[in-house]
Amino acid sequence: MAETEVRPLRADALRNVERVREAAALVFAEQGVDAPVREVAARAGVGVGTLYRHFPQRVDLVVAVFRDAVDACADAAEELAAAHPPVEAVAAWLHRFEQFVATKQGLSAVLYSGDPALAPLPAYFSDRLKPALSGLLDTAVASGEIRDDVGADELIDAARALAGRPAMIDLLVDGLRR
Amino acid sequence: MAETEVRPLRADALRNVERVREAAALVFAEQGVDAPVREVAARAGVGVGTLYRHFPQRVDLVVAVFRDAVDACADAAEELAAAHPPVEAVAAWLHRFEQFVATKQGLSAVLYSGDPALAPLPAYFSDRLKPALSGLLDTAVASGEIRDDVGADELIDAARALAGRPAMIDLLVDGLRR
DNA sequence: GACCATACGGAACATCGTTCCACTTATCAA
DNA sequence: TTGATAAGTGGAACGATGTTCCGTATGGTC
Repeated sequence: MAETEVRPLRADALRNVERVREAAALVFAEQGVDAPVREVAARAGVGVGTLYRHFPQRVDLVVAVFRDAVDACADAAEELAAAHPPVEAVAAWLHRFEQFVATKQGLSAVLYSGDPALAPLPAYFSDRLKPALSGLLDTAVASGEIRDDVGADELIDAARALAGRPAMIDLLVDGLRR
Repeated sequence: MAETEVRPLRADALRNVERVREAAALVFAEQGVDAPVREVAARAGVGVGTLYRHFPQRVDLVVAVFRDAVDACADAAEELAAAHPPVEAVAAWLHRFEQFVATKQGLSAVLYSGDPALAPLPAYFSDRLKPALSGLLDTAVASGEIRDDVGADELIDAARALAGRPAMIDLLVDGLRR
C-alpha cells in the first residue's frame, strides 16, 4: 500500500477555494449552470489557473455547488425542528426544498446530461435529503397529527415535481393531517 | 400584410439539404447529439456555410433529425399493420419504438436542456406517435385479442421507460392479451 | 449564351474549456 | 529574522467549437 502523504492546504489556497465556491453559487444562480468558468473566476477575484487547481474540471464546480446547496437544505431540518411545531416544521422544510429546486435552473438538464462525473449526484441527493425529512416526519407522526403511511421519498419526489408552485405544497401538507 | 414571396429552392440546394439531413442522422447516431457541426458538414460533402444556410443554428439540425426519426417510426405503423396480424403488429411497433429510443443517445438530455428551440419537440412526439399506435391498438382490440383498457400514451410511455430492454416489451404485450 | 439572384465553400471570428509556466508567497527549520 | 523550498497563483496561450462573412460558382431564365 502506498502511503498517500496528505499535507494540509496552504492558508491562501483555503481562502480561495471558499471564494470560488461562493462565486460559483452566485453565478450559477444568476446565469444558470452553463455560465462560463472565466466569469466565476473573475467574480471570485481569482485567475482561471487557480480555479482549475482546485476544481480540475468545470463539472467539479457544478457538483460542489449542488452538494453545498443540498447540504444547506438538509441542515435546515434541525433548525426548523427547533423553531416550529412538528407539522409546521415539515411544511417549512418542504417549502425550503421546493424553493431549492425552483431556483436551480438547469438542474434536471444537468442530471440527465450523461456526464459520468455527475452520476453520483442523485444518490447524494436522496442520501442527504431523505433522512432530513424523515426526522421531521417521524416526530410529526409521533405527535399524532399526521398520517403514517406516506414515505419521505414520496414526499420529496412530489415536492420536486411541484417546483415553482408553493401553494400546492400547502395543499399536500393539509392532505397529510389526519 | 406583407406578401412573403416564396421561391422554390434551387436544385443543388434541395440536394444539399437532403445530404445534410442524412449525414446528421448518421453522425448523431454514431457520436451522439453533441457531435461537431463540421463533422456533419464534412460527412455530407458540404461546407459549413452551406449547412448554416439551411440550418441557421446547430439545434435546428438536431430537431430535424429527431423529427425525421419520429416520422419514420410513425410511418412504420402502416407497413406493420399490412405485414402482421393485429397483435403482432402492435408488438412489432412497440419494438420499433423501443429501438428508436434506445439508439438516440442523449435524447433525454436534449429534451431537458431548456433550449426554447427544442420546446415543441415533445408535443411533436406525442402528436405523431400516439395516433400511429392508436390505429394498431384499435384493430387489435376490435379483433378481440387484447384488452381495451390500456391507452396508447400509457404504452408509449412504458416503452420509452423500457428502452434497451426489448424482452420486457414482449412481456408487456403478453399482458395485453386477454 | 448571357445575366443575375441564389447558393456554395471555407477562411476568419468569438467564445468556450483547459493547460502551461514564469512568478509569488506561505511555511518552517536554522 | 531570515533563507530555502514546496505550494500556490495569474493570465497568456492552445485547441475545439458554434457562427458569420464574403469572394466565387452555378442553376434558372430570357
